[in-house]
Amino acid sequence: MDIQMKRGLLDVCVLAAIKDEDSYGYKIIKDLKPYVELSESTLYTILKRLETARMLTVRSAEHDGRLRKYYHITQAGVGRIEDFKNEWKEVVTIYQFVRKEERHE
Amino acid sequence: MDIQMKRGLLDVCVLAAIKDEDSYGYKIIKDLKPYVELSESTLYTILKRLETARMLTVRSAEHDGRLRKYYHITQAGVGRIEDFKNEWKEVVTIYQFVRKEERHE
DNA sequence: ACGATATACATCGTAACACGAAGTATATAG
DNA sequence: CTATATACTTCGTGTTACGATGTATATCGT
Repeated sequence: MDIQMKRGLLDVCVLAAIKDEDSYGYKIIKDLKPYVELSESTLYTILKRLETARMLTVRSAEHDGRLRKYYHITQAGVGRIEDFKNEWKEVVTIYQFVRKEERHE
Repeated sequence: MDIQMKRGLLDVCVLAAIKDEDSYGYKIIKDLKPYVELSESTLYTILKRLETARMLTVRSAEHDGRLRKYYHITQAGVGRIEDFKNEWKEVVTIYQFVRKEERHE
């Protein structure tokens, strides 16, 4: 997928990935893989950003001797998803505009 | 609309706006206004970029004593629109993923 | 026993991009 | 005669996705 296109989608994808159940970095990447690919550096940047924006909270836990940071969505995070869904209508309108501009003759 | 979301859409919108008929800066902004708002600085940056990428060609013409630069789409530009339409399927899949992650109970 | 692979997180620098601000210049409407 | 619309240009800035690189432990195959 085009890198520019991702910019409007990745934040919400990450939030959606942790919405129903707390998750951690590596798992988020794997869960999202069928839909969108993102590198570790990208994900951790996003997680940091969403934490700063208070859209998620973090809790560290040990698992098999390794550190894991579990991310939990906040109300603001849920709101961000809702905003995206509202914005989606505009995006569809743009898509239809792009389609419509074609001559079908 | 969210600025990040625009990143994946604006180039294609501009190309769609000139696809059926050559157009110029001010007109493009007005034509796109119902779908997406973009400032002059943004548009001219995009036009320059698309010209460099050979997705459109430019021709200057005088109109009422003022200079106008008319933009004409190239085959590469049309191809860019086609790529967008193919990519659209992936975008819809992502949208559905974001929706599906919600509890409906 | 040991190397390869998977898991897991972190940081740095870079390039692309949308935008506000500011500027130049002419035509038209009130 | 002034305000607004038309029309294009340049500069600086903040946001962002990514590759590269680094640290560290667990597990699997031979």
